Amino acid sequence: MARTGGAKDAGSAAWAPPAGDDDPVEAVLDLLRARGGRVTTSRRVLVTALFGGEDHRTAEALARAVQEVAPDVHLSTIYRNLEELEALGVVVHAHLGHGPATYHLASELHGHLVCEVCDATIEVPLAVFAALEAEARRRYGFVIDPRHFAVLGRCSSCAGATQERG
Amino acid sequence: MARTGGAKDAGSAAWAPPAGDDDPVEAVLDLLRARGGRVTTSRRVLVTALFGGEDHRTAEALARAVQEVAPDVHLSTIYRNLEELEALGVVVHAHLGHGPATYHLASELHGHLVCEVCDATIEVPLAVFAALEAEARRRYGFVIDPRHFAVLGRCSSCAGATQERG
DNA sequence: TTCGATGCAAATAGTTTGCATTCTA
DNA sequence: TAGAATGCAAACTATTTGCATCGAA
Repeated sequence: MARTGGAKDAGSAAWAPPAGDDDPVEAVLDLLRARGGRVTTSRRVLVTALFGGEDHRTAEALARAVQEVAPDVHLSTIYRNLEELEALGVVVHAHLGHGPATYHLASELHGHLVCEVCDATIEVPLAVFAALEAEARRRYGFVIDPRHFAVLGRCSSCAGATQERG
Repeated sequence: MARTGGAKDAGSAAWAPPAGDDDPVEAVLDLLRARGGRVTTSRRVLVTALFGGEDHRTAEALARAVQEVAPDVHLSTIYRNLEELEALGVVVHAHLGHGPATYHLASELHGHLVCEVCDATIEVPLAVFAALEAEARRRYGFVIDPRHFAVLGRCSSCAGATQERG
């Protein structure tokens, strides 16, 4: 569990899919059952979608994906299930600037740089934040969690364009 | 693609109150006039409130402050004026985690560390972000703007409490 | 057969917008 | 007196919640 700069886990431990050829979807569903939860169609389809598509999807995008298979699943059910999966440590959500939160598997640890101009999102290893982490800890005893909120700014092309204008 | 709102004027240069004994409120109102804008009661009172009270106030808090002097000023007017003042570079807003945005004078440059547990907000000099800035620029050519979004995490006391639990 | 999960509608929070009216310059 | 700014209501986005019903264990 070596963590960048010795940071501790915030929240519940991040869950990682089992190694080997076990189906990660079933593994998550087992986790749900072990908690006294029930495995419903919407949950099975949502978890499948999470492992299947791209990460950084909003609740709405996930709902659309789920509804291709199970059209009656309501958006509020998606929210409730994402909340449950987050409590289990299977998914995390991140805020990439304004707009809706995005969800991705907790096993994919990274921070985010988001361009304020063109909305480009760069996934960055947590190591990028190591120095900030050390500095915040040294000065304030503050332990940063660089995963939850993106760091905004300007991507290389937009920063260049701005610079020219002075 | 997922364009949330429009990319407005990403911000003129930060405006700083004139040195010397000029009234900074009048200086801002002059700025407004110079733009072809008009100086109304709500604007005068809002700008006065911005220079008078504490920083990091939400639109709602500012509305309450304004309404103590001018009770009829509507919240939507506050939003519209804050937007105008932001375009002029007089104020900036920051998102300190979930919840409403907070506004403060652009002349007060700093970043924010916000505790996810107890909501404590630490104003930090931008120097704290220097290493992250260098790293983001070196690796990705990305120029961070550490003022707009807070960096979340755990303050010293809440981090300590977590650590004990393991 | 129980109680957890769902669908739906409605509530919520924060912010924005349309429009007729008011008031500054 | 032109047109910028306002008050108000309503729309809007993202998310949460109450409640009757449904269905997994």
